[in-house]
Amino acid sequence: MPDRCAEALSQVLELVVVLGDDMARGLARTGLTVPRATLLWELRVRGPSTQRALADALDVSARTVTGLVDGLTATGFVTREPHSTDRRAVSVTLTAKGHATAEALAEGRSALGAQLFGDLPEARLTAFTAEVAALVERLRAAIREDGE
Amino acid sequence: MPDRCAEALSQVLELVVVLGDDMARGLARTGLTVPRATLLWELRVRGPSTQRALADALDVSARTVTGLVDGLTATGFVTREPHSTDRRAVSVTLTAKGHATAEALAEGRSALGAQLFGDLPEARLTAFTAEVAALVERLRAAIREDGE
DNA sequence: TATTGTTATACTCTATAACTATA
DNA sequence: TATAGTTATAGAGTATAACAATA
Repeated sequence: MPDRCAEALSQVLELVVVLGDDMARGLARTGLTVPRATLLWELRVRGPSTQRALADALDVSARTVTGLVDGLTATGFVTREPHSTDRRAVSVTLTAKGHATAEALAEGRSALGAQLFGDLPEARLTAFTAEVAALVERLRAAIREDGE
Repeated sequence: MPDRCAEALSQVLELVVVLGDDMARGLARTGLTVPRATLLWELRVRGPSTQRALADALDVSARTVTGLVDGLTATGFVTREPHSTDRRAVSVTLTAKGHATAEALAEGRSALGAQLFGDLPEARLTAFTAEVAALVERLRAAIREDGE
């Protein structure tokens, strides 16, 4: 048999590469990197957050968050505000610029979704989404199994 | 309408993240990083290559290749051999260890493909692969259009 | 003159370990 | 004692610019 599985995986990996490059290039124009944009995205969803919470959300170390927040502060996307009840903690907060940028990211993502999937028949789109979701699940299962 | 396009894109991005993490973790066990493994993969396909050729293949700067080859040399995966005709150039060459590792990468990828897609009916797999390929094409078109 | 690769320099992401201030 | 975050330090990937050797 010609290895159709390998072919499928190759296609998926290609998608990963192209999509990753596209995101990085788009973000660069707004003065952001992928990790910084991820942090911004998280703030948009969660509202002002401690660095500890962000570290957990992004699955990186506390040190890494310090660096990301340093960068985002220097470029005017967020500020460090005192935490209301815990004087050890800071409350990372979006500035007006940060807010606007986060919203623009969300809109850009919407637009990309429309561009990629907008002309697909509903049924095919639903099937495709389910297939990808199943793939993610299988991958997670493989990872769990492997992590023991 | 509930935004099915956004949903689909979210799923795809989730796949990108999970797959990326899985690769990175698997590679770490062999003492490789993603960029170094990519270089190894390229050498496996192309055979001994100049750094210039590798820079073009990986779409990175000459400086970056110098660093990657430095790392791979220090860890015993490749050697720098004199180029047969151009005395300016070097011929980056897989060591025995590098060869074995590159083959193992290929096998690992095969295994992952089988694990992810092995139990899918042929027809569904074919359809899915085509869908992903179309997605890559649409994305490339969007990038081209955008790059002008 | 053009090209190959290295050195010099710099920025980002990442982490562990030691430390400060607070719970 | 435990937790939040910073400093110190280090490694990896990335890049541009200046430079050496060779085409």
